[in-house]
Amino acid sequence: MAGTNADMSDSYKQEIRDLALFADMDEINFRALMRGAYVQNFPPRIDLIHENEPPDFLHVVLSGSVDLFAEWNGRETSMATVRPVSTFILAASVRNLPYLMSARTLEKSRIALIPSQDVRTVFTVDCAFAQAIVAELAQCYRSVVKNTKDLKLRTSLERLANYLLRQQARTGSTEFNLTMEKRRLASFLGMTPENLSRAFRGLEPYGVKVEGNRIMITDLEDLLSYAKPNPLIDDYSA
Amino acid sequence: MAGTNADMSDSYKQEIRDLALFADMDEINFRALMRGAYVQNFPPRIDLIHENEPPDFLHVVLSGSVDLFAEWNGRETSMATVRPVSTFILAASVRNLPYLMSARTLEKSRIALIPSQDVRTVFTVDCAFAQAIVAELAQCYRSVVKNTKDLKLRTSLERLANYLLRQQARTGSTEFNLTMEKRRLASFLGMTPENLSRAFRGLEPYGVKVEGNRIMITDLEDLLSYAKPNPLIDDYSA
DNA sequence: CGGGCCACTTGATAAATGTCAAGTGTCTGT
DNA sequence: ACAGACACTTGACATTTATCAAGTGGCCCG
Repeated sequence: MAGTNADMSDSYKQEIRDLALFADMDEINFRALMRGAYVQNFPPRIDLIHENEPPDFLHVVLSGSVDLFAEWNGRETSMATVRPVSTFILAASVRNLPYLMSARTLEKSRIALIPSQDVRTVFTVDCAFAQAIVAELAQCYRSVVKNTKDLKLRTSLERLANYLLRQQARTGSTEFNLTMEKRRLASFLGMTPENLSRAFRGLEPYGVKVEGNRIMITDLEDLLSYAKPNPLIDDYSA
Repeated sequence: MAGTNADMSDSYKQEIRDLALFADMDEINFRALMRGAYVQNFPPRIDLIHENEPPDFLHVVLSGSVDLFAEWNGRETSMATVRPVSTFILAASVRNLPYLMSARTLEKSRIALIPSQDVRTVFTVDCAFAQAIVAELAQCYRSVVKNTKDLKLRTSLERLANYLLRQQARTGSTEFNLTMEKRRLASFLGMTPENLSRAFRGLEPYGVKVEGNRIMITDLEDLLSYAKPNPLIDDYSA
């Protein structure tokens, strides 16, 4: 395990406290949670947790980014990217069941670790915390359902087109940089890197220009009419 | 809307009360929930809800079975089957966000409908109920994650093989009947009916015999070594 | 009994996706 | 500056999966 242990500074605590998950809970209970928690700095590409391990800690990404991925039979797929400030593996923590996914840092990252046991203890006594967990889990559940719909209802070209449109909506610009390596994007979208390359070229006729990491949507209307984005799949805020 | 409205009988109430979701909540609050609830009988193949509708009711399947499915761009895919006694669309209900999936009865079914507004109201005052919702949502979330891993990490033949093994484990027998039409199974597994037919024949060399709806696993070891089931994908209880 | 519906199957073919191998370019660290 | 590593691309090819069309068989209903 790499990284340097550090006492939880007040500024970190405040960052965590500001998360919807912790914002409404009782101060006493929040302090109890923080008592056993600590912050670590990790270099890029460090494994944080591995699937099938018991959920010792609830993780909070304070800075950097984390890849959630899964393996089976020698194959590996990227499931999601966690960006600041948010938590991951909440479901495993509250149910005290083994992780279903592994996690590794993508870049230099600061992660807070909160003992799962404390999370479970506090959540049985703090109603506001339990309610916040409900909201968070419902949100997570809906995100995965959307992802499943994306995978089952669309071809890889359509998935890429809609992914680009989501990025366009997020940045508010028709020109942006990819936020992850293409190989990871390919894995996230459920295809091979070779196919992603071809898919990018396959979108050229619909007004997508690619220069390295930079994406330029030159004909938004055209791309929209091909991709047919749908809030029930592509709107990650609802 | 088909089906006959019916007052909630005490035996139905007890069935619902026995669900883990409602078992620990305060009796007063449970009664408040039941006050606005009612039970309806539905014939087969009736649409209960449609994606994008506001979540008016939390549904509880008391008998029969319900198909959850999703549509996009003229395509449709089966997402899950809900069997008694359990609830569906809990996440939409508690977040008060539109359904991500549609639901239709597969057979004659008895469904209890609990106003979502009451669920949200009660869950803010009943800590035990909030905790039960957490447990339920965490479970649902993990199921969908497993399903995503199944889809992204396995070929259709492997998905079918593992599906059969899960049925084998559930029934405790190497001989069983499929619990749904093959066309729905195909959709659930993310393939076409034609391909499912071919996949069944593709599993013959691994000791799978098919006669109509009846499946016979004649060489469990062989099938296991091909399918390589994994608790982190196939064990729906954990 | 017979007709028609429908799920399922099968074969031929097409499209989508993955694999393998080679090549380009960038970046990094010596 | 240079070597090596590595992400990405490209082309040829294999595999997987979907589509289309036709056929089988069961089942319901007149």
